[in-house]
Amino acid sequence: MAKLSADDWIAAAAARFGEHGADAVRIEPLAKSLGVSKGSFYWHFKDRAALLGAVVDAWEQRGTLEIIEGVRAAADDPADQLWALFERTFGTPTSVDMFETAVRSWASQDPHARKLTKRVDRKRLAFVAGLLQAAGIPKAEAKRRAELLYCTLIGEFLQRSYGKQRLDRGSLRSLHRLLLTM
Amino acid sequence: MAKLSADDWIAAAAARFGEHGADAVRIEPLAKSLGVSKGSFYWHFKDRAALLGAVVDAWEQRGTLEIIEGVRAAADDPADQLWALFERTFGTPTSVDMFETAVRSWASQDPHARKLTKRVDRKRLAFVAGLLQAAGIPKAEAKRRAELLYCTLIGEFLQRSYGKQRLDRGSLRSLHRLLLTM
DNA sequence: GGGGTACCATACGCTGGCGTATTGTCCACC
DNA sequence: GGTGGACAATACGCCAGCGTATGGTACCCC
Repeated sequence: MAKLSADDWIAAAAARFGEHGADAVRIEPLAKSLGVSKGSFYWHFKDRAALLGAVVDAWEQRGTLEIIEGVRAAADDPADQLWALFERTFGTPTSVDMFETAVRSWASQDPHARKLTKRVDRKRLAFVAGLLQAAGIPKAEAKRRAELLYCTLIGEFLQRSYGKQRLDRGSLRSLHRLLLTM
Repeated sequence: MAKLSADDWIAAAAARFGEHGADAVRIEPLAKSLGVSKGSFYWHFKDRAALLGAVVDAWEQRGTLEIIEGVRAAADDPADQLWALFERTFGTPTSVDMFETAVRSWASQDPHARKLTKRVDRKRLAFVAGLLQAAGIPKAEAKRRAELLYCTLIGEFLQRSYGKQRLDRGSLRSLHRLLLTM
């Protein structure tokens, strides 16, 4: 085994974080699963809180820009972009959903995660609202619908974490149609 | 202090459960907050798992019928009933929302909570779908919209747990209108 | 090849919480 | 007024996990 970087620890912690939540991120078990002792951990991080902080920080990075850029690249027509967004969000692998809900549960306890999550939410909401506006929905209404859509997405994530079937294509089509209704 | 019943323990545990999640339900702190020692606890319950089980069981009871009956009593017109439902769900006090999301996080870890939550979801979904159907939406589409609405609600709950403002009247009106669109 | 730097192992003390075992106190009823 | 049952206090052993301290290895650089 090569030597570990802080990022290795973050990755391993993020995996456990997504699967079983923040409380399940324990240093000694993590060390065991990485094949090292916790002596290693305390070289890279000050304490457990620092690790959790790093985990959510890393999430902010990849959770904001990637999707937005992807959607912009996928289509020109706003309605098609909205559909592309659906595919990239409602269609995420389970691990991503789980992480999204784990952060939010954690955000209800931890101030740092809370601020960060709110920032992420704001960015995403602004993007979706802009998209709906480009599709012809008046600004105020676009904001409302964006918020509703985002709630729906988050709710879907949470429900999938305990085994609900993902929304089928028919439901997504309905949603798509309703959101673009004049 | 009068003697405690199992229900007193369940109530206290449920409070902590809603506020800080299942992992925060610890016997000894709970005992301290009840002004009693854990000797009392182990008289009423076999172990910690039994307490958690009882907490979610109690939730199933009150979480299904109450609202449904309330809505049926509040209005006759299906569209008005839908609105009444909004007021009773999107308008719940924070403690209720938090509990709803706490159960669902817990459901992703615990088989018992999972089964139970799915059962609750099914009942509620059936009710909402019926409501939409009564409002003139075709059966299949009513089912889809019910699922979407339920996702939205759950998502709103989760987001409120970390401080989002509740959906304002305008958003709810939009939602109401969209769901009843032909 | 000696010393610094980066990374890791080991050992330790400590806390919080679990579950059990034992004993104690009411109170109800005969 | 003694006995049994409902409820609780206390004390115990145990384990997981935290954070610290200290020492060890490997490699790099002069």
